[in-house]
Amino acid sequence: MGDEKTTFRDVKAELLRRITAQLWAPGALVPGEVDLATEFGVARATVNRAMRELTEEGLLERRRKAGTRVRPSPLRAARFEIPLVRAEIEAGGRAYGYRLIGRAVMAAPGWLAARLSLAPGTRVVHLTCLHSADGAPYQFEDRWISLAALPGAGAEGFETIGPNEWLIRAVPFSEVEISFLATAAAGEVAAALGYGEGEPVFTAERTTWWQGQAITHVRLSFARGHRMTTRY
Amino acid sequence: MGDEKTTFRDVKAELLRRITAQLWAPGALVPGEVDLATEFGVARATVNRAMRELTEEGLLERRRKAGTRVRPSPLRAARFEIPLVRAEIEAGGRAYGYRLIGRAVMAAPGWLAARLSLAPGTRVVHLTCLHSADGAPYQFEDRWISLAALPGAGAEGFETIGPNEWLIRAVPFSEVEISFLATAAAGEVAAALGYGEGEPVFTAERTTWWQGQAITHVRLSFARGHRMTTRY
DNA sequence: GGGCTGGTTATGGTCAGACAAATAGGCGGG
DNA sequence: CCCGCCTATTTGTCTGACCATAACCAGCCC
Repeated sequence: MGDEKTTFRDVKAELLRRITAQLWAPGALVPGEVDLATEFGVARATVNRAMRELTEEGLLERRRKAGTRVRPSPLRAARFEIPLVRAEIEAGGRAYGYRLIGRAVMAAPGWLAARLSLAPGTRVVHLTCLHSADGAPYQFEDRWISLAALPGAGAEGFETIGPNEWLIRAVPFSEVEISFLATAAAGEVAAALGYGEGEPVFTAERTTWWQGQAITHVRLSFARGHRMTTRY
Repeated sequence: MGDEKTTFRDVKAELLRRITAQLWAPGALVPGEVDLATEFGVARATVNRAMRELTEEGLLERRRKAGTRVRPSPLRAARFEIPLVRAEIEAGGRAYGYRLIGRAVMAAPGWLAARLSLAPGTRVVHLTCLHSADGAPYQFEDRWISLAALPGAGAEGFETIGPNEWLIRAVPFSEVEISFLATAAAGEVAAALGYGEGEPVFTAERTTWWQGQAITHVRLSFARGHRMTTRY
C-alpha cells in the first residue's frame, strides 16, 4: 500500500528541491534523462516533461548532446496578466464606469503614422475616455485607431462601449508591444484623473498589430498610487 | 518523397491558424483530441501537446469531459525578463559602472519590519548605490538586507560588488514580488540621477524571500525616459 | 599543427496503448 | 420538480519503444 504512481510533478518537485537546495550547484551538469528515469523508476518521457517545464521556467539549460545544466544565474521572467480594465475593476468587487470624453476623425499625425507605419494621410479615429471604479477615476485612455485597418471604427460612436472591448471583439488575436513608463501629468490627463500639473503618473503604452498591419495605439494613464505587481 | 513527419509544431500552427482566422469562433467547442489526431494522421499525444501549449498561452480552455473551447477573450500575459543591471547595460554594448553611496547597519525601521515580517529590532544593512552606463547615471538602488536572514551581509562592504550580484550568489533561487510604479524624484534619488525635485521617476520595488524568510527589499529608480517594454 | 569527417551520445520528439481522473448530462427516486 | 447517483465521454498522464537531430570528440588526412 501507499506506493502510488510517481508523476512528472513529483519528479519536477524533487528536481526543483535539488536545485534550490544547491545539491546541484549552479552551472553544474545534472544527470541525463535516462539515469534520472532509472532513479525515479519512471519512463524517460516523464523525466523529460519535468525537465522541459523547469527549462521553460528558466531554472535549467538544455542542449542536445551537451546535457542539462543548472542555469548559473537563473533567468527569471515576471508574467503580468493584462486584463481588460472592466474585468480588472469588477474582479476587485467594484462598480465599473465608462465615459467618453472626446472623439474625432482626422489624418494621422506624423508621430503616429511613423509609430504604426501608416501611409501619409491615413485617416484615424482619436478617442479619449475615462474608466472609473466605484465612481472614482481609475484610468484615462488616449487611443488612436487606424481606419485603414478597421473601417468599422468610423461608424462606431463609442458612447457606451469602451474602445478596448470593441477592439477585442473586432480583432481578438493580435500581436502587441507594451511599455510601462512614468510621465508627468498635464492637460486632459491631469484634469480627468485629478492630478496636479507635473505630478508623476504611471503610464502604459500599447501598440497592436494584426496580420502585420498596425491597428491601434493607446496610452493608458493610471490614477495616483497605481502599481503593476506580480510574483515569480 | 516530400511527405515529412507532422510534428506537434505543425499541428499547433494549424490550430493557431484556425483560431486566429476565426474558423473556430471564440467560445466555440473545438473537435476532441481523437478526432484531430485522426484528421492530422498523428497520435493523440501529439495533438495533446499542441493543445496543451495553446492552453498555456491562453488561447484555449480545456476541461475534462466538457472538451476544449476557444477562449472567449484570450487571456494574454506579458513576460518581462528581469535581468541583472550589469547584464542589461552590457547587453547594450555600454560600459557598466557601479558606485556605493551609503552603507549603514541599523535596526529595521517600522515600515520595513512590517513589509518583511521581521521581529522588532532585527538588524538590517541599508545600502544606496548608483549604477551607470557609459558614465551616465542609469539606476539608483536603495536596498535593505535582513541580517537575520543573511548574517554574511554584515561583513561585506559592497564597495566594488553590487548588492544584487552579491545576493544572486548568496541566494540564487528565491521567491520575488515585484511592482512597477511612478514616483516623484526627491532627495538622494533626485541628486544621484540628476532629476529636479518632483519629476516623475519610473520605479521598481522588489521584495525577495527564500524558504519563507524575507531576505531583502529594494527600490530601484531609473533614469529619465526609461521604459519597461515587451511584446506578446 | 590545423582542419575535416564520422562515430557516439544526450536531448528532442513521435507513437500506440493503457489506465486515471474529472465531470456533463441522463436517470431514477423522493 | 428537484436532488443525488451513475455512467459515458473527454482530457490527463504514463509507458516503453523507436527514430531524429545536434554537437562533442577522436582520429584521419594534408
